[in-house]
Amino acid sequence: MSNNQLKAIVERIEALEDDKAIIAEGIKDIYTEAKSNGFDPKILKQIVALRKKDAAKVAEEKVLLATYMDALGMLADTPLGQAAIERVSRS
Amino acid sequence: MSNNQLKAIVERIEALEDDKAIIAEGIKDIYTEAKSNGFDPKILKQIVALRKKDAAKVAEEKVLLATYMDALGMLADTPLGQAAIERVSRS
Amino acid sequence: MSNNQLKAIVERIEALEDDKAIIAEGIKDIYTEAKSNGFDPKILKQIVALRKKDAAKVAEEKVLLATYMDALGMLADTPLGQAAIERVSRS
Amino acid sequence: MSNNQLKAIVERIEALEDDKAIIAEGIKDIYTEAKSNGFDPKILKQIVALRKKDAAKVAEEKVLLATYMDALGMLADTPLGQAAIERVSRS
DNA sequence: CACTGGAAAATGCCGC
DNA sequence: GCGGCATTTTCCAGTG
Repeated sequence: MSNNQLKAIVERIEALEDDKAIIAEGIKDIYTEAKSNGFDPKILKQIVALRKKDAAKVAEEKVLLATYMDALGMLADTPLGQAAIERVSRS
Repeated sequence: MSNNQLKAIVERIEALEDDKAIIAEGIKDIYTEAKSNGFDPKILKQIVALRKKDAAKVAEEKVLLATYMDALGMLADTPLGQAAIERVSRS
Repeated sequence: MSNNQLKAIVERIEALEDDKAIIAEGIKDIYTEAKSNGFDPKILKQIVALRKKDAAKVAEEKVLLATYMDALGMLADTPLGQAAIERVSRS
Repeated sequence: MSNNQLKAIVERIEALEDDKAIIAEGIKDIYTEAKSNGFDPKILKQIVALRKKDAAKVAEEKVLLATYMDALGMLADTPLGQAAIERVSRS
């Protein structure tokens, strides 16, 4: 009967979501531990995000950002401009 | 700074994030399977969300009650305060 | 690409964000002032949040009801379904 | 009496929050409009964020990120990365 | 001055 | 493929 089936579905989902939450907790713990060892969690997150991101897409976004910034006269040879380009790879 | 330490941190995070992604995939699969059995995924999601919300609500009910007790100290016996009291008794 | 167009877009966004920041400042000021008059900002915030939540709840009550009606189509007449019906009448 | 005072406070806050929400809406509209004119909203957001961000902080974060990446061997083989590092050390 | 909680922004998923 | 929505993630002010 559909009743038991529904119950089973909901419970399976909830079990997996619990697992997911536990893992997320674990990730958080690692960041906390890393922080207590002197690593900046924010930067660590940027590293992880960068490694995950597709390289081609990173390059493409860099070009686009550079184009926009150039249009605004922001790019030139300024450290700020360079930082902006780098920033794309982090986003 | 220890390069190896940094490497270990990043890799541990990435491993856990992989696990998390796999579980998320599993959840998605359940919804898909449920759909093929005639259960509307959208409604299922709402049911799951509702149950989670309710669980959280029960857990924090005592906190909420305490807050209201405090608030009533500010409110004196005003209509707003009365409404608050009623709300607590309903939740 | 039109440099002027881009410049205009960015400037319009920044102008609005300034406005938004000013308003946020004003809100903060009210909390500060209230605090100096003996109102606990934390509780005030909770009251405001609660009222907003309630407003949203009223607005979506019909949606929620519809969801439950749909869910009952999946559920047939099961205990879970019955509980759902009761929940709707309580909320 | 404190009742009216509380009511006034809450209502002033809510009024300002409404204003804030309206402005936020306006910002979103601009992004939408810009997108329909061929501007990538994501990049636009990066531009706006960059302009807002304190320049010194940008530089500082950039150095830290470069350091971490270097430790992971991620940076060495990218000319852009090299240029970025050199640029920072000059600035 | 680090921590927690809540607001804001960003991402990803779902439907058309 | 795009827009809207929900979830997740990020940020920031308040607190001890």
